[in-house]
Amino acid sequence: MVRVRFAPSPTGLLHVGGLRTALFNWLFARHCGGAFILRIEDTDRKRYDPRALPDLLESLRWLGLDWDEGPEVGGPYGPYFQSQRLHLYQQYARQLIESGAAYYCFCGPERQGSEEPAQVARRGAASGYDRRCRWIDPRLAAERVAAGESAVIRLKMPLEGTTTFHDLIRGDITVENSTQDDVVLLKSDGYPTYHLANVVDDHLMHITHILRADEWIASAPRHVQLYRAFGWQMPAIAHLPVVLDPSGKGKMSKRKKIAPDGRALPVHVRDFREAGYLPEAMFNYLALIGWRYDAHTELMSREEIIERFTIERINPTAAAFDYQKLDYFNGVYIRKLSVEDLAERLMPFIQRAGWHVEREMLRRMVPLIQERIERLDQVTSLVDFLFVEELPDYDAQLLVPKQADVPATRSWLEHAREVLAQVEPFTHDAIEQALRALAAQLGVKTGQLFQPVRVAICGRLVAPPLFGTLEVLGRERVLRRLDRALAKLAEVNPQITC
RNA sequence: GCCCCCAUCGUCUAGAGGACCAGGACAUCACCCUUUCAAGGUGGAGACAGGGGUUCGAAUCCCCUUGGGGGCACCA
Repeated sequence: MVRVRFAPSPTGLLHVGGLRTALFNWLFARHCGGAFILRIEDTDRKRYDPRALPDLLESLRWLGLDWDEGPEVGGPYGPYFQSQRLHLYQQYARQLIESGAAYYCFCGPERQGSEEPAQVARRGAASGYDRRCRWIDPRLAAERVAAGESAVIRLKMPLEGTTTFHDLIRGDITVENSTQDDVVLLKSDGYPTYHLANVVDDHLMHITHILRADEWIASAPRHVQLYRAFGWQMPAIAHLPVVLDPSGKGKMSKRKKIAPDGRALPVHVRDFREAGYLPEAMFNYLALIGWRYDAHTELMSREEIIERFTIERINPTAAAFDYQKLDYFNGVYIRKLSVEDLAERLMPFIQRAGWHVEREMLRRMVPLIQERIERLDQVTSLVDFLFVEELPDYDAQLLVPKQADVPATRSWLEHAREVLAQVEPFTHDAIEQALRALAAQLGVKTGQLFQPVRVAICGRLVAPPLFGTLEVLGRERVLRRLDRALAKLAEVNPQITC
């Protein structure tokens, strides 16, 4: 049975890169009918962020990634928090000491941390540590530890030869052992490093496949050596391509980016939700970063993606995160929603804008905007005029169509007011019929007539479709706004035209 | 600096030696539809990083160069 895990560190809010890793693991598990395990790698006490765990669980649930074992659901191989498994790591680290695969190191952090990266670079070593404690007699080292001296445990990497592992996506990867250093497995505070903890837990939790981010390739040889030292079989492993910044330059950073239109681009999962991205759109788009079903199919349901997802079709190239394409996907999914459903999802955004809206009003408004928004948060700027009693001030010249003048416009608006005061019922179809008839009667093109009405109603040139808008707004407010437009026109110098 | 990974339109990609004067999607441009804006429809422009091999034949295999990315913590 396939068993995979997503093992984030609770050091901050979950971002898209992490979510994509989680998604691929989840997809693989669901495709194979295997288990998806969530494990919390909280072994860094300094970087621990209490907001992280709730945010993580909420983010995964938002996308619909359920876990079979892990926090809140338990499982046969728990606990699923590494901070609750310290005794295990300590026990296994000691085992490595005894077998001679690891050693105590007494060099304090100041000794290894003192070297500047530039110095390390010049020296050409893998790290600042020179292995001095590797050669201490083990019995002597054990005595020092027993005497209470502070120490870490380091892995003895082979000094010669090569280490090779098979990556499911990239094939065999080989490194010279001489380029590797002796990593710390157990810190002096008794906590394990990632290297030890992930190997011990993956083994104890019977993980069969490791799907993790690209940036782990460099430390994979250590993990190979660790499995070897323990005499355990290593799970199959695949390194997923990293998610790059939209520019394609560098990893997707956790710092917010600014779009050309000035809005902050989301990076954390919760920000995507707040910006009005649908989880189903996100799911679909994220699946396509580094994975593809075939040459033509991009829009797929969750079920289709699960059915089609295979590791063979993951490609190794890093991919830039394309917000424009995500927006397109989101627009597609918004248009697929039922009116009821979209209204429901829009409600929080309306409320956030501080507007009071009846559910019924919202429902009637939805068809006006459904194919005009790509993100839920755009609703507010599209239909703001529906939620205010009085329109903010606007330029009276907008009322006057090109190739028309103020007197003509006034006359059209007066006629339109008359028609709209009488049309019965005040509904889309009746309004359309009446206004079209009026245009014909006046001998003007429909566009010529509709523009002043639209501006009078919405305060701007670009707006949702007119007849529906009039209906939703209601006769009373429509007539009031027409009166105001006529008043504005009366103040305009008739000589000036657009 | 050292090690590793990667390399097809601006972006995401299809392509596992001949079916490719390279296909799709987003973005972009034009036109159509049309009450504005959208949505939708049609069409256009747009790529195999460079150089060597291998082969009858290379986007596809090998090597080098270049470019990009990742790593080099008692962080994950």
